[in-house]
Amino acid sequence: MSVPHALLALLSEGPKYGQQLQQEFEARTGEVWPLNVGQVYTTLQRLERDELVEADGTGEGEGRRRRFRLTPDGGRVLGGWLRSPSEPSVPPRDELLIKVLIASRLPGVDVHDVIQVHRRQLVEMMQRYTHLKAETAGDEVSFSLVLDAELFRLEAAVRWLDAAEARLKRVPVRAAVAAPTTQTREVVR
Amino acid sequence: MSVPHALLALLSEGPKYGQQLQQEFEARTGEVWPLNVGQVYTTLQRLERDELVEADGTGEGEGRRRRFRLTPDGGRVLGGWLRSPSEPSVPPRDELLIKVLIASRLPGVDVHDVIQVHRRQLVEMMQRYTHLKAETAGDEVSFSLVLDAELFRLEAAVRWLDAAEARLKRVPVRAAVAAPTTQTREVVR
DNA sequence: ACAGCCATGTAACTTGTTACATGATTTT
DNA sequence: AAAATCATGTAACAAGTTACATGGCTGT
Repeated sequence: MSVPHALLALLSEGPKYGQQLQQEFEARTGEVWPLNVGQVYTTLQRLERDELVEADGTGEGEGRRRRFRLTPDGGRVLGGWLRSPSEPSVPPRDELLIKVLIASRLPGVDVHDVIQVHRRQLVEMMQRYTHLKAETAGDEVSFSLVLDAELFRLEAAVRWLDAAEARLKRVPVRAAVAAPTTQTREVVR
Repeated sequence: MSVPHALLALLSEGPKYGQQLQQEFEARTGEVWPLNVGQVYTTLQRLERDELVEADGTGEGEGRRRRFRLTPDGGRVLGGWLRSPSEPSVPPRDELLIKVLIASRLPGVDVHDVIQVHRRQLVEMMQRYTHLKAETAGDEVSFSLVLDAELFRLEAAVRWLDAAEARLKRVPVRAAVAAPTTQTREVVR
């Protein structure tokens, strides 16, 4: 749900064309996330359908270019996005986590191998980002922020893998048995 | 892409029915991620289409129940998933990161407000998880691992928000100008 | 005029997800 | 036998994403 909201945010500065939106999106996210132009148009269509944006009466000589602007509804949705921390009562699905959890109970699979392979790759990526960070220090704020976020994220993942390894070593997981519980556990109330 | 692979993993232990897959998925992920049964069936359909699983010749008296088993291709894909650290040359889109980056250049929006709102919520969730962890210590390994992962993730996010706040305070971001660069920056080579 | 490029748009497909319909079984 | 429940399956939609088609403009 990031792209639609980001487009709304960009449009809050004034009406813009699709192309422009694409360029600004990439510029402001440190050129790190390529955004296919096609996706901008499909997203705009969906936003238009939901009446969060609308095309302004295109001047005649404009060719087929359509300039979009935020509707009042769009403004409200944008405001909500910026203010709302989007409370997920269920934590997001984390692929690495699921992989380890499932692998840990799989007969014939050594979780520690799985953990080590992933750990190695995470550390390698951390090194790359660290180098990049040293090289481009202060170059562009957005880019630095992206690097920081990525580094923090990777570090957390590595630390988790270590914790997981320790815990799985201590408590060898028994073979899987379909749990008798029917009710899904509520993590957050 | 977690659910399809997880189902392959569960099927690697032997043929199973949809219902069974759903229960085991939830059981092994600490009952934290509810998995709509319907999604199991749609996912199975897609896996069947890709010939990663197949229904075994259902015994007559079985009603309409279909039991699925892994195909050789499915086994290969599963192996790859467990072994492959899935190298993404572009970091995953992070909603919070995008939100802050975009907001930081938006006229009329105070990034610090945005940051604080989100920071507060993250800290609050950390507290909840910490309590939960104390309560259910050692209760079930999967669940503890999920809690750990969540705590590490939240902590990383909070630390990033603080870093971002500091950096944005130091370097007030200039108004957005469409970047002259055409080429998207390659973060990882 | 024509080649090439730029901007727009559309078609197609992926995973995730929910709501609902239908068939089968079990309980009262 | 009727009601409740369980298991399976389908329909429909969201967001993300890419590849391609087409319309319009520009420089030679």
